[in-house]
Amino acid sequence: MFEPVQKQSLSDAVFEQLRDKIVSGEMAAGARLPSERVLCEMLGVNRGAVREALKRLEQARLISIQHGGATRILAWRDSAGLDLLTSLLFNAEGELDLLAARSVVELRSALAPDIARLAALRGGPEAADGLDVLAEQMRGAQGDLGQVQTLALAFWGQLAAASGNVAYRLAYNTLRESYQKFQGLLTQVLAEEYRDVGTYAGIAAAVRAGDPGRAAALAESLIHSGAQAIFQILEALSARSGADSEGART
Amino acid sequence: MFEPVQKQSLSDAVFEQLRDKIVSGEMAAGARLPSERVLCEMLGVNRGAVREALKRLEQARLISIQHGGATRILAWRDSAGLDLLTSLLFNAEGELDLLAARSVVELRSALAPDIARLAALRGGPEAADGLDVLAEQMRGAQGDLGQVQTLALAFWGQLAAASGNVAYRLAYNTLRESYQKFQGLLTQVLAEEYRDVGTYAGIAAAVRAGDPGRAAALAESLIHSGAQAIFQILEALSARSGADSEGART
DNA sequence: CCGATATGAGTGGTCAGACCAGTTGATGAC
DNA sequence: GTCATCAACTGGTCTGACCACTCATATCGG
Repeated sequence: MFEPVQKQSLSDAVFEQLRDKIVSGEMAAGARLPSERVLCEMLGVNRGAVREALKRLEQARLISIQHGGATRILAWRDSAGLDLLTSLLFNAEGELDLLAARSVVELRSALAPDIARLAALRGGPEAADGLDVLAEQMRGAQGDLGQVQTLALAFWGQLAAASGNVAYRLAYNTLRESYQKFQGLLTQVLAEEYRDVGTYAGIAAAVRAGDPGRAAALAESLIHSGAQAIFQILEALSARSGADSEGART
Repeated sequence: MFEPVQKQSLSDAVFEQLRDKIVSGEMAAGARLPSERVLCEMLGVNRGAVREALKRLEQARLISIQHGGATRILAWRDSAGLDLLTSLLFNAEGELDLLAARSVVELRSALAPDIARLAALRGGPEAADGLDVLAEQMRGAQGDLGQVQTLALAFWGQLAAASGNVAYRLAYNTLRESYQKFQGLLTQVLAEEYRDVGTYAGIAAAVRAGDPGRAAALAESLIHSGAQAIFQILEALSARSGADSEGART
């Protein structure tokens, strides 16, 4: 019922505040940030906290720092990496960014078939064993949708690991985090996808059989239905928010 | 001729050193890092520098920091995001990680068709205008392979922007950085792909026509040949290094 | 008058040492 | 044996100083 609100450090707070101001466009690309000492005073924290935050913003490629020179805001759409995606889903006010959410779903749709394909190509029987276990557990947890959802994420995680492709594993980690951020909104929507235990078992079988084509096709069909359901919801929300205000832009 | 070796700050050096030790497996997942004060002494730097580096490692999800408790190394394959990919291409000794390189190429192959598809779906004539200009410039720079390569990257960047999908844009930024890290090795290999200006122009035309299927098909064929060429080279290198030593593992 | 050069204010980078806040495990009382 | 207590250790915050670098300005020599 009660969520364990995890306290954050000062530098975390500074980081998030500046990050939100940058991704929202409140601070435009090319503009120069106040100096560290000024920033300290404005935020009421010591310089170390500000520096930690700035270093992290630089790592995320949201700003560029130059010794002795200015610290400037970058055009993050052209410089930031995929790790930023999670931060784009909800703005500072906690509202869902529909375009970002759609992007997450589309990225998943693009990756899932190839992850399954490569897993079937390179996974081998050991990978299939693990997948079989998970598929079986999903069959058992049929009633508990939350439990099934957790197992489904684990299934995709193992599939990505079996693909022998680090990029897919890392991208999947980012996607998983994004999905978990709006997990509550999705549990019902994706019920059908999660209930389709047969297809999960089928993918596991295709991996065991070393049949890349079949694994990819099954993964695509599995993802497709859920993606369509989410697209519909997002479009409905988009139409509504479009009437309310000018809507989110990303 | 001479490369502008950019100097790095102390915290950057600390960050990279620890990052390399973690991704190489030298420091195993679950192990606890020395305390900040001990780390300062071992590295011969100030505690602030160490803290900046640790905060960045935490953001990259390579370590987990707990106030008052231990700082532990995470299993980055299951936690880190795609931004780490660039760091995996070359190890601390500067050797290319073949599996990581293959992963980059595969990720590009998986994304490119869908990026083109969505660009055709949502880009509109403005996007087509920009793409046409780039395709035309590529035709003009036919002789200068390096120039063509730069233009090709710009083409994909605009295509990703036109796709209306932030995730693709961000993933493309990461991919671009990775490609640029071993650009020298690729220029010759991808010569064929870069010379195929006709297909680039074809994608631009498909975007103008709003023909997602054709855009995707052209993008796939364009990427396919280059990907195959790289795969062959990587396999050759892999066979050789496999004979030399035990080879890289990722 | 122009261009090269020196200079100083402002910026980020590094440092030292202190204290606050949370965790952990050993110690002791019950 | 169980539980509360506490001391040592960890990360978090703060201060103020100095170093290294950049840049706009002022100055000098031509």
